[in-house]
Amino acid sequence: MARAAATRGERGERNTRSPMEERIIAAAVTLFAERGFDGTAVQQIVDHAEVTKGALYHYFDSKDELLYEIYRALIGVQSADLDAIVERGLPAAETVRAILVDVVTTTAKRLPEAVVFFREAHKLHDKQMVAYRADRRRYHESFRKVIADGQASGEFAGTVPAETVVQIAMGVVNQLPVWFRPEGRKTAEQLGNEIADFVLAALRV
Amino acid sequence: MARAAATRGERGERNTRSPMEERIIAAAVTLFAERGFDGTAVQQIVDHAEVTKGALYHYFDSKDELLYEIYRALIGVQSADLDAIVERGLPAAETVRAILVDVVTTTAKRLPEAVVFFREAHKLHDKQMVAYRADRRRYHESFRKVIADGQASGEFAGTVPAETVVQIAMGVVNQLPVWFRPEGRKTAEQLGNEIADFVLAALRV
DNA sequence: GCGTATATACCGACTAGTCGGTATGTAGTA
DNA sequence: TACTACATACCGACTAGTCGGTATATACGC
Repeated sequence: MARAAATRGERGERNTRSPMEERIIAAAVTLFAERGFDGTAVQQIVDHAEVTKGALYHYFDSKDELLYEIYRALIGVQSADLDAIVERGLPAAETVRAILVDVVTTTAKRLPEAVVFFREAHKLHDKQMVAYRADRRRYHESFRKVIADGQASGEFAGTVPAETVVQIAMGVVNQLPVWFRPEGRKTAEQLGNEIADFVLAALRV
Repeated sequence: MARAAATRGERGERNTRSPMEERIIAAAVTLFAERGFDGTAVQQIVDHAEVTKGALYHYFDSKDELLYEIYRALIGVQSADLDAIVERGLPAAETVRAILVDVVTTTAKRLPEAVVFFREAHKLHDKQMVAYRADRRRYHESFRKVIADGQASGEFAGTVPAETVVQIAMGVVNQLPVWFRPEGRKTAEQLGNEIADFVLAALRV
């Protein structure tokens, strides 16, 4: 009856994973990124992870749950980072730069997760989808507030609405996994800084 | 043997569609956008289009071909528009604005196609994938050249590499179908102009 | 105008295989 | 004995694509 997973379902989410869970998730991420969620058979996941189907269904209730777990790991890190950055209370420009560099580097560090996520998010079901949207919204809103505050204090120009600035910035980041290559000429940090330069130039008074 | 499709395959692509083909493609776009390519059964497509499976396979060789046709329709329009805009030989800033407004409005006008496309492009096979990449590359390169020329002539600042500017701009556009709502407060044209304002502000000398 | 030949457009039952998930078994531990 | 942590065999639903066939249109000799 997939006790571990059932328990997780009943009392919310755990935050540690057993080595077995880790292997299964890792295989799922790789394959989902390569062939898509629907394009990957559960049997392929267990083969790749060198475990059996019984083991997978012992730890997870369904294939869908794997998708949700992948997403949770990514958004968890990024949300925590964002909160930490905002709490520092730096000037708006420095905060924006820190946010962008962070989100670019964390995304680059977990490219397959990001690929899967931005491609398959719409396949989450009901409760999971609600949780997903809430997290995204929270992230988006925190970021927007940083920019709106900067505009209000006169540190930033108010030419483009803060909402649009965030949509643009997040759009770039969400698209990153499509074209960013870790072996390319630019490091994630350089790229994050270039994106920050760009955004800050547009906000320049 | 799917004569129409076979012929298309042999001598390149046709550019007109019979009403029957139109209905099938329309159904496919709707369903792929809603449930994904792999998540949509061919039977669902024919049910939705109110045709039979025989008819579908009479006009198309495979489910994959539907995906390719969807993509062709979108890129065809956008590439043609881009070429027309560049040919006008306007100042760089105006050209950039025209490009961005055009790509935003054409994307908005074909949201489901765009959704399908940016989500499922990686499922194209070999030859189709090559054609896809070539088209994208051509578009990307034309756009980059406009910006690079503007930077060379001093009309634009050279702070951020033209390549990055294009990646950012296209990233925004590719992400559009995820969050743009036609019934929302902003029209596609307004949004296109806001994005242009943003990009041009970042390029301001 | 009429018969025949041939091509096109479509129909829908069918097949071979794949899918996510489950039921049952067993080895190890407490 | 009871429980966890798996392993294995299997199930029924569903899949993309095929195939034998039909209905209609067009072409052409007479």
